[in-house]
Amino acid sequence: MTVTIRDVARQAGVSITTVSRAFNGYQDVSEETKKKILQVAESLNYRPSRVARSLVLQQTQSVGLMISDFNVNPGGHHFLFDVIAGVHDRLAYLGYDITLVSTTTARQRLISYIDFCTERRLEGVIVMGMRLDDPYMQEVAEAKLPSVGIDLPILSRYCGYVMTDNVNGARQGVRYLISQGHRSIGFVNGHAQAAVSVDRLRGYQTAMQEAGLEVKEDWIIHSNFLVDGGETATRQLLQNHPEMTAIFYASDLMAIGGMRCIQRMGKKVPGDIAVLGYDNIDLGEWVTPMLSTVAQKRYEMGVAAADMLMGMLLRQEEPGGRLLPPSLVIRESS
Amino acid sequence: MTVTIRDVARQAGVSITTVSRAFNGYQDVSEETKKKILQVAESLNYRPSRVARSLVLQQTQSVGLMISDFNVNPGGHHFLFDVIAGVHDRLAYLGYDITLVSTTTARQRLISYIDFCTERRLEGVIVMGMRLDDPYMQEVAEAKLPSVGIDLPILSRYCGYVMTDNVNGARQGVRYLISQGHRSIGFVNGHAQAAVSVDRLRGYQTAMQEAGLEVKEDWIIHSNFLVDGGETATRQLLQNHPEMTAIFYASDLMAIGGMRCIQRMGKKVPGDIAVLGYDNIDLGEWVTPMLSTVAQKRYEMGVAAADMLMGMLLRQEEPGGRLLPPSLVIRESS
DNA sequence: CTGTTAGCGCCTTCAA
DNA sequence: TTGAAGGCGCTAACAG
Repeated sequence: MTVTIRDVARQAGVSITTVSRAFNGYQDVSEETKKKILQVAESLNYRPSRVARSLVLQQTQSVGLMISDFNVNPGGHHFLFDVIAGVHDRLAYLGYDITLVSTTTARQRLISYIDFCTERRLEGVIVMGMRLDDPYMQEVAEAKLPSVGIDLPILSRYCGYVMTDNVNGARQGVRYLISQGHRSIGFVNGHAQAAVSVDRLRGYQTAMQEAGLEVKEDWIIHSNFLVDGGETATRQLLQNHPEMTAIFYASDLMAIGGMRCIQRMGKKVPGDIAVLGYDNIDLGEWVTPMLSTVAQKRYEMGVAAADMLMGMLLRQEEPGGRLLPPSLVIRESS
Repeated sequence: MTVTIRDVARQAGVSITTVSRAFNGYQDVSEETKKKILQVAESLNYRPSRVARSLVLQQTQSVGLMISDFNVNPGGHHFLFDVIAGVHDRLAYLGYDITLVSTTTARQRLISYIDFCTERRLEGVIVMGMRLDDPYMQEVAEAKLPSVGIDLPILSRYCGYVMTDNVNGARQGVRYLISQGHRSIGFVNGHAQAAVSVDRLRGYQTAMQEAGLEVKEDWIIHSNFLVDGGETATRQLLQNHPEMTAIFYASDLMAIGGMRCIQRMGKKVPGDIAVLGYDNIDLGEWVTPMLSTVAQKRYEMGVAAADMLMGMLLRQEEPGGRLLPPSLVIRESS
């Protein structure tokens, strides 16, 4: 059926070894035989089997890309897709393959994600979209398998992470609002089970304190990262605190929901309430008014995660926590 | 290093063969030895190697997921992510692995996508995000490797496809606009290199003709599926044809750009110009006014593609063209 | 420069 | 019910 190295050897009148050498760029093959071999291989349409190669080399040159619960995170799609693109491009460039792994699969098969990776001899794994309270967290943290988490601040012997510097992102954002004269600034955070939420809250608190402003618990609401959550939270915030002049949201989707709510209440953005989001999704540029936001380098996060993992794999580097700088994108809403 | 079947056999005091049988659910192993083997395997933390298994069984149980040009298609991310989720869930359920393949990788490595798949012994491939004028199209169509395209209407011995019935989607959409009393209906289509554009155009034309309305070339503009493209196209349309009372867009992003443009021109949606989009992206629900649109079943497309491929692989079914019905989602913009 | 030999980890006849 | 032997396609010493 499939043509093997043996077929090529036979056709070219050489041994299997020689064919192998010719294909792996060894120098100790005469130009002539090499040329002949390549030509025969071409005519036979021979492609070396990565499977056999992986077996004998004891390395698959492939890593897992674990996306926790594919469908659970509608608002995060944009975010993850760009990260995936970064991971993929970098890994592909280095000749590594990517196998999709998901917790849903593992769960329904009653197999741990580690077993999944081990069976496939994946050399490492990049984990994204996982919540801090996910039962798999523990497993990721304790596994011997090299791994890098995206927005998952766990650090261990074999596990590093990449995330945006969310403390500073939030801090810069709130600081900007303060610089615009705002004093009563609400904060709609994401759910507490997301690592990023913890950091963004601290950033908000820090900026407020640095400006000598009181941090009122009432001004902070936990929501769900999505449009409807932003809307609900905003209504609550504005009804209870009419003195509020600005709201900072932990996601653009919530900010968009917030703007909608504010406008429905007959108020103006940014005239009555200034709005600042987080994420810099494409659509922020196309809502009215255009959304100001804290931008994350999504693609770069993927690249950084891939780089860290490869560093561990190829050069035995220690895993670490890599923080990427956020940046402020000021448009019309604040 | 890694524990193999041999280690288990030795520890359990049986032959490799018996361990193999125990693990693959054969009946001809006594309950007692089987239990012992499983127990030893557990204590040794043994996981059978899929690599070795693939080699001897001559099948990898894994397929490629080819995403043409990861970064090129910002507006399509939402769309693809859901499709991927569908593909993944279905395939994982059937015990098949997914390896990411991209044309960019192949291009930079000067290797055809077919070679990429062959080297990895992928059993089939699902292709998405590809344009009709992509040089790889030919290759996909002619390859012997079983494949299924998403929104890629090529049919051959080994290649089927899944897409939404775009002719009817557009037809239904335009028909709805007509039922609302509109007669001068513009159409902002996507670029002509997308398969879906051809169909949506036909749907538009059909609906107009069925209603006895003239199809004017001037009312049709090709754009880029994105927000800015929709904005530009709309300005052009409205300036040249002030009699227009409704515009149909081949994507929600373009529709959102269009609404923005209309509103900037001091007109009202849907009062002055009714707007209808295509895709049903999440955000359509959160723009003002809320966007009416033609919805595609994204996740289901992924599932259907996976099913078709598995049918070809497992049951030698013929590939075909599967059209999924679209549905009209009427909100506020029309 | 080239071939021989011995596996990589697993499955599958064929015997016992 | 079990084991021995051969082989999947490829690489890597070790000799020539």
